[in-house]
Amino acid sequence: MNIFIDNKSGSPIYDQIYSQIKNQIISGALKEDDPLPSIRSLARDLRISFITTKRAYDELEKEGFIYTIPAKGCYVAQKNIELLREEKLQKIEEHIGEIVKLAAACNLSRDDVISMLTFEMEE
Amino acid sequence: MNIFIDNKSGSPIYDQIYSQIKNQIISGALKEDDPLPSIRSLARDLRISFITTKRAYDELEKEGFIYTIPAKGCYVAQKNIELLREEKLQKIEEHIGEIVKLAAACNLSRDDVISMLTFEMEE
DNA sequence: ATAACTGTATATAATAGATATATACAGTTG
DNA sequence: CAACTGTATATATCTATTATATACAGTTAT
Repeated sequence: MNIFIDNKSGSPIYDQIYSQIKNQIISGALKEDDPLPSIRSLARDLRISFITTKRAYDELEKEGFIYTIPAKGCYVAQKNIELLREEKLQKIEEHIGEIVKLAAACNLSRDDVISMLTFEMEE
Repeated sequence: MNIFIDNKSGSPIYDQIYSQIKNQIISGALKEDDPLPSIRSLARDLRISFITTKRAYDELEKEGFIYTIPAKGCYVAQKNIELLREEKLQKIEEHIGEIVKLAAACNLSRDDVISMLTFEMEE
């Protein structure tokens, strides 16, 4: 498990940990039920407080990427791909909702929006 | 010029002023070159600092809704409707850009997105 | 010209939210 | 029981947002 903290990066430590582990899960470098380093050992490695690693793990758990067994450890959860897909579909729907509102205020028809969409998708 | 400040509203005072004036311009209640109340008299009416009313006016000016003549006053600007339309079109394009990225990551085709869009627009 | 108004610029106070932490706790394992 | 696991609560620090006061400079009407 390689995690690099970049202090110049602007984004908070917990977020860097969160993203890097998430990416390793998505890319397949970490597989279902693989154990993650304990929040304390990872914190020791990175020389930060374990509360910060816990926060990263909390985020990962809230989003369904890992599961926790108290007093034992944290593990990669199943069906991440489905979960990610659902997440993205929901975001698409939110964007569409916004577009519908804006299009109405602009007097744009469905076809107008579709042609904008088609134009964007051809690149 | 009627402006109401709602302290329970959560949104900051300068933003409430900004939105209400913007809405009055959009609705046509305020017309091109109409004078706005001076930042100081409005502040007096609302019993707040004139710095706060200035901030609201600054926002309105930055977005092109009003123009200012120093030492004279602030006035409703022209071509707001075109400007608003451009703004909204740009926002639509941004949303479309996001959708394109998300759709690619989900393996959604152009037609899939269109049918989602069509579904949403029929309500 | 001067009093009363306009907007401007700079500096500052107050608050809230985000970030990172320490410490004390409770369960698991060998 | 020693050494590990994650949990819960409280706290410190910092930053961005919000609102402000004060001093300044131009315009207008008397």
